[in-house]
Amino acid sequence: MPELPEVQTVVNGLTKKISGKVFSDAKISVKKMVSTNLKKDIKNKKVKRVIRRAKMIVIELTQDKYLVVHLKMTGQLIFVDIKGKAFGGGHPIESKEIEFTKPNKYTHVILNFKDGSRLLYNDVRKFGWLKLMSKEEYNILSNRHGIEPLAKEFTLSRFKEILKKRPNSKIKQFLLNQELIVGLGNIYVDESLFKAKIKPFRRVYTLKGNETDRLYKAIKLKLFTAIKFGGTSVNTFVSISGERGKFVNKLKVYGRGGMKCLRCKNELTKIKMGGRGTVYCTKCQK
DNA sequence: GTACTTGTTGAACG
DNA sequence: TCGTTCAACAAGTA
Repeated sequence: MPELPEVQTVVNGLTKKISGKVFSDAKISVKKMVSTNLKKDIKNKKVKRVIRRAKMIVIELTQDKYLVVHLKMTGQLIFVDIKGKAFGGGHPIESKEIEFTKPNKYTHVILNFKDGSRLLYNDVRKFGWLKLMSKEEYNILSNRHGIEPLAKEFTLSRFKEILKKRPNSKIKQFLLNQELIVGLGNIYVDESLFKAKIKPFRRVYTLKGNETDRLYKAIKLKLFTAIKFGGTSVNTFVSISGERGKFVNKLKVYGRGGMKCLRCKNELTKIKMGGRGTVYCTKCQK
């Protein structure tokens, strides 16, 4: 369930590892997860840099090509160096998980570099994808997505403008809509709304100025802090208790339905909103 | 067998 | 046509 901070963590790790490397070939065992041109076109392309756009990993290649990877719920992109040491999600994988330096039953794509190192794409549920696209295709994809909440253009007044576009939306669904603001998923929406003391089903137009202000600050704070802690790896990667992103210890409401509110001791309520599990405090979120 | 998990998309509605 | 909600889908776990 990688959201913005998790994807950023992967990107931060990857960029150090693979910038300047040249792809040699690709081994694809699950064809539907990759674009048909990938196997042929990845050869001899060099990695210029790795960036994040929304929840996608974007590997910029020479000749104006873009390798775009979406991890969806359970995808992992693991870099394995020439010595066989693996790095995933920005965290070195400890020796007890040495088997993940080798392809396993969840490894569906292997991208080899000319120097013998490689990238493994693992995905338990096969929801993710890897697409090799042109600059035009990438721009179209990027333009379908909204503003980056950590970019300096995302100011409070900009946030208010975007809120005005969907006055009747429930605030949770507004925040999950990637066409408006990108990167927030179920975890960080629930956490931000708790921090801002706003109930998830409040309509956007009912938010007071000070609430909007609190929410704006909460979103930025939660995302920044989560990146600092290496994301929230609720590690669904088989049953191995891997290197968990340390933000998991900072969660205030996500996954805590029925437990006590850490702010007011009230029992946290869990409901469904738009098919998503949603946890909030009926007492201190207004 | 069934409920549950999330990001995304497309259908259906008013 | 638009905003909004809902269902479906991917595939596996508990």
